Amino acid sequence: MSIITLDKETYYSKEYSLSKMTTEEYIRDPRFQLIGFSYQIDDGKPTWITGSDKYMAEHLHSLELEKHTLIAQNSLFDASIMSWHYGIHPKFIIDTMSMAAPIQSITKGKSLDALARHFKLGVKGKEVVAAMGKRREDFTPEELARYGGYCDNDVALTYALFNTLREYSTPQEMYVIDMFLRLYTDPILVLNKPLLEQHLVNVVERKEALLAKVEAIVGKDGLMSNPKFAAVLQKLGVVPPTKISKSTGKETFAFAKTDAPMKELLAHPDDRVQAVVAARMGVKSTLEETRTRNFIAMAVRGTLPIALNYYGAHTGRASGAESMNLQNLPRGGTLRQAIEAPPGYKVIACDSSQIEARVVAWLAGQEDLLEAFRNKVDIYSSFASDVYGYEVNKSMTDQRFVGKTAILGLGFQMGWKRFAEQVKSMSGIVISEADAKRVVNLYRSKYYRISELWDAADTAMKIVVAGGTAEFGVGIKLIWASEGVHLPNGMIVRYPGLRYDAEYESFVYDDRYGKRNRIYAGKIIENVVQALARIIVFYQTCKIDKQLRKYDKPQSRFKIVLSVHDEAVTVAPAKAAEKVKEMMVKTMSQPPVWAPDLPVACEAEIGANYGECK
DNA sequence: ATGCATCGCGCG
DNA sequence: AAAGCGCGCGATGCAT
Repeated sequence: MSIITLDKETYYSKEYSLSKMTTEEYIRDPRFQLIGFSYQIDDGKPTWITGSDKYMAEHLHSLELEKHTLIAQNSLFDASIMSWHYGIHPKFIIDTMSMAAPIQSITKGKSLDALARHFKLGVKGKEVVAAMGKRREDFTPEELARYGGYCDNDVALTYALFNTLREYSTPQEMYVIDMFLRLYTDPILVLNKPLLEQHLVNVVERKEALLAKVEAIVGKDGLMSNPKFAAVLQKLGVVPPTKISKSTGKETFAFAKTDAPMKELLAHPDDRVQAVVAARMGVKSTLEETRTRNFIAMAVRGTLPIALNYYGAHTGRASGAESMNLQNLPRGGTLRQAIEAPPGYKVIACDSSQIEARVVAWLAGQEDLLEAFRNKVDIYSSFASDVYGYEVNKSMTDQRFVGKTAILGLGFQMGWKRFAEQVKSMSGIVISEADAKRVVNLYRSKYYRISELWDAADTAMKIVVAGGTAEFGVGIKLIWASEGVHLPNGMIVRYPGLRYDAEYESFVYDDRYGKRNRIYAGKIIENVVQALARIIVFYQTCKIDKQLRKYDKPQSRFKIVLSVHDEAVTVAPAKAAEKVKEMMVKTMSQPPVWAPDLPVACEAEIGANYGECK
């Protein structure tokens, strides 16, 4: 098997370019045109190919990528063209841009230019021909040759970059990258266009009805802007509620729908106030409408390619992309329902249960909590029983919700104020200051090993700041050296520029974008736990993918079709759905080799569409 | 016009 | 001393 490094040059103009539209829109556009491409086999010299569409297509097919590995800088682009325009599906896809993502804070960006300069691999050529607005026919042979030289240089740099980045990645992570790219290059899920069109009508009508009720009071644009909305409230004799901003520490309006004073205004004696507040809440999120419009536009073009940044978060979690974040679709909504399996197939989704709560208990060595998870105890009810002093069961939703919020948040040093606030905003349950403090203290004393884990992380951080190397963790010992916390799969949670900051009166580090970021015990533990949970779920997801791919070729429907943090989604022929579900449950019930005593569990559902799998 | 910071809101 | 965390997108307001 060879490694083929490749780069394509394609037509673009002022309006038709990747800076004006998504990759999917650009590649599926009728204006799309391949101008030429360079490729290099293993350590060989780059070759530039240009000519008629037929000639280039034949040359691409002659590379037999089905048997080889493709490398590109931003393979999302090159591999999608390969798949959507030429029906070529490489055996394995490597993307140097994705490989660079975990070390972005070191390389200061992940463009080919930035990476080549950082690693001193050479210089990315400046564009040698004016290509803007020119189709292939418009170039002179001499211009095309110069274009080829530029493209050859990019290919050589990309291959050198791959060899450099190898030592920062692992085979397992490369599999994850390939799997994520294929969510996009070989899309399987289908959008239900009629359903989306009807939904758009409903959403627009609902919004118009809300606005019609209050237009006389607020005018055309008094709802979205905070200062304007404040003026509207004042006009109605209401003092606009305020709060302290979490990001700036300054006073700001408390106009979010989770802000308690806003909720109270929904029951204001003046009907006009009620209507205005309800309208603001109903209009503030534009997600439903904009996403529906984007889905419809995409449905016209084809199936749903899923764009996820592999390693988008500081902790390695994936993040959304392409104006189409598929990790935050409203639960129980039409958008999820509109994502369907192809005809004759079913969607199967499998969720890892309370993975972070389990990992923090395991990392801390909190044996009683681990034992409860092992025995499949309903841990939310169980902790709520301790809080209330009587037996809480699943039917006691309020008490259980308090237990759930405690189990999911208090392991990361959440305080009593935030706890009470969160419970109230999510469920309406009011907890007194004394009770909130009691719950927090109960958690910290009952699960004292978790509090001790925070202390251990705090100590470790101070040792590292003083120039040393430290370790923390009971379930597994994690080494914290200068660059960050080393994880059992070879990856690192990085804290560049870790130091004490007098102005912030706190320890800080510089995030990916160079911004100062506070860091403290509970947050370190949360970061590390999130990173470990991600490693576990991604490992399980890859294992599911590998088992499915055995049944067909790489471009087949037998593969992972979506991943959302603690969830893996596949499609399977209706007849095989139960079997595939069993395989997924079995796979996601197994802990990784480095945590054999970690009790993991999962839940799976089968449906005709993604919405039915919840 | 364009970039940047902030807020709100959707998810895990 | 104590502090739940991690994202992306759209809208707004302000600076350039």
